[in-house]
Amino acid sequence: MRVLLVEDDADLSRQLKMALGDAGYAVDHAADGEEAHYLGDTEPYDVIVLDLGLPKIDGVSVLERWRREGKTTPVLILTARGAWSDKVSGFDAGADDYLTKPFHTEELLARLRALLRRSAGIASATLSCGGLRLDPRAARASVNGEPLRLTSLEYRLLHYMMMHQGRVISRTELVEHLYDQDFDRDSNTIEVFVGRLRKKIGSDRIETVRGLGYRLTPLTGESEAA
Amino acid sequence: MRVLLVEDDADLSRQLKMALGDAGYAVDHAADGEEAHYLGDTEPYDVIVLDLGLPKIDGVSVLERWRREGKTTPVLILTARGAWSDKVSGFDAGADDYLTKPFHTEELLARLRALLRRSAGIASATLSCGGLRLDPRAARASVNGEPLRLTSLEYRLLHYMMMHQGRVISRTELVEHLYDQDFDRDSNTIEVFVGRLRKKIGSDRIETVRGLGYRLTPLTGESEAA
DNA sequence: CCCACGGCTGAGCCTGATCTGAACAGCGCA
DNA sequence: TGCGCTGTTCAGATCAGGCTCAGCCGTGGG
Repeated sequence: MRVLLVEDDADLSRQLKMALGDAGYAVDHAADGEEAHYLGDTEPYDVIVLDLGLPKIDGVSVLERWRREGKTTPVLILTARGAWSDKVSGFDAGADDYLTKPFHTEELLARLRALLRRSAGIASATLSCGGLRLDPRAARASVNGEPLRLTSLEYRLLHYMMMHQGRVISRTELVEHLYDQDFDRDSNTIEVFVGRLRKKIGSDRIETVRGLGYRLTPLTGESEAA
Repeated sequence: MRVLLVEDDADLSRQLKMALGDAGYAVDHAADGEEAHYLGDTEPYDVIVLDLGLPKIDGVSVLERWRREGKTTPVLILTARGAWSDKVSGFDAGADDYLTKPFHTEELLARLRALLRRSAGIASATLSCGGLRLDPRAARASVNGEPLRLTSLEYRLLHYMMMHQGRVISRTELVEHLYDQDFDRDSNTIEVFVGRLRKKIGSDRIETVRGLGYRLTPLTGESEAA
């Protein structure tokens, strides 16, 4: 999952970036409203953490512009405590959740998880697909009850695919969601990792759609190759 | 485990802080409602001990604010008066337990243990995981019946991990729950202690999840009696 | 049938994360 | 005050995961 962190305070930024990184997110950081707006327009984030007090362009304005432009990425707003009016205008502008500073990282992480879950339209806390199960909280996955031993990237890949099971996902999309900005686009890591993942979860789970990308097949339907 | 102690009486504060410290908690102290609210918002406590008669902001108000903000940390309320009305308003405000002054430290500790247990969704008084057992009352742990000789930090580390067995726990989270406010975040003590703990409980018990943290593996296959 | 294009794979390198042993400092207890 | 135990730091050693590369394979179009 890829997250845009918009926060001007250097200390807090560093701290949050680290925490989000620890939690397995690919994090991009914007320090002012202009940069935030630019990045939000350019890159496909799964969720955005937006501080309201920003240089150049105010956070609420940025959010309003995104929403006017039709962007639906879930946004969690941060603000200094006590600012009631901020809270109201933030929600009015289209925020999905709200967190008052100071807060502790765990709560932020919990709320982000909730947002991501909600935005994917999935209700339960654990994702499942065929015999596959994945519990984001424990960072753990299993096939038919058999626990999987996945590396960090394998896990993130599977996570993303499970959140979008049944849809064809292009290599580009995967790269964009699994890595942060600077990544060598013409590498074949994705292929390599899809391969490794197949080896672990069973090669029939991930279908390759030539020229388009991959699809995690929701059903265990055997009827494919005839 | 980390506890926030909110108490304005200097003597009692000192005494409780010492008792809690002895019991293996990392303790932060707030002397008035404002500080309490701030700390409670900022730091991830496992439990909060809240005196009702406070300067600046009343205890019940602080609690109400926390609950309104969605904080779910278990709170134990202290009050001087045995007054029923206090008790009721305390519970109405979202307290999880209640203790009337004067009380025996023992009772406080017992109630805190109960709160912690409940909040982690654990039923029995002793924690167990594979051949591992830990009894918070006696502050004692064992592997396969063999008693362990743990230092304070080792014990606290194990305790926290057993309360959250099966979940991946990041180094950051461990630091935040084992230490109080001021602690050098980029030290490798955690790694060192995980290492020492492994040496004592068997190295296969704590799994390291690269880039994410550690996990206490819940099952070795056999079921537990108790 | 042949070619070109994607996609797949195994091997191996490199980097950064993790582990470890040893030494040092603080503190309580005798 | 001296001893012993704890927690912390540091500097290598170690190791695993991620990335690249090069070559193979299957497919579809001519």
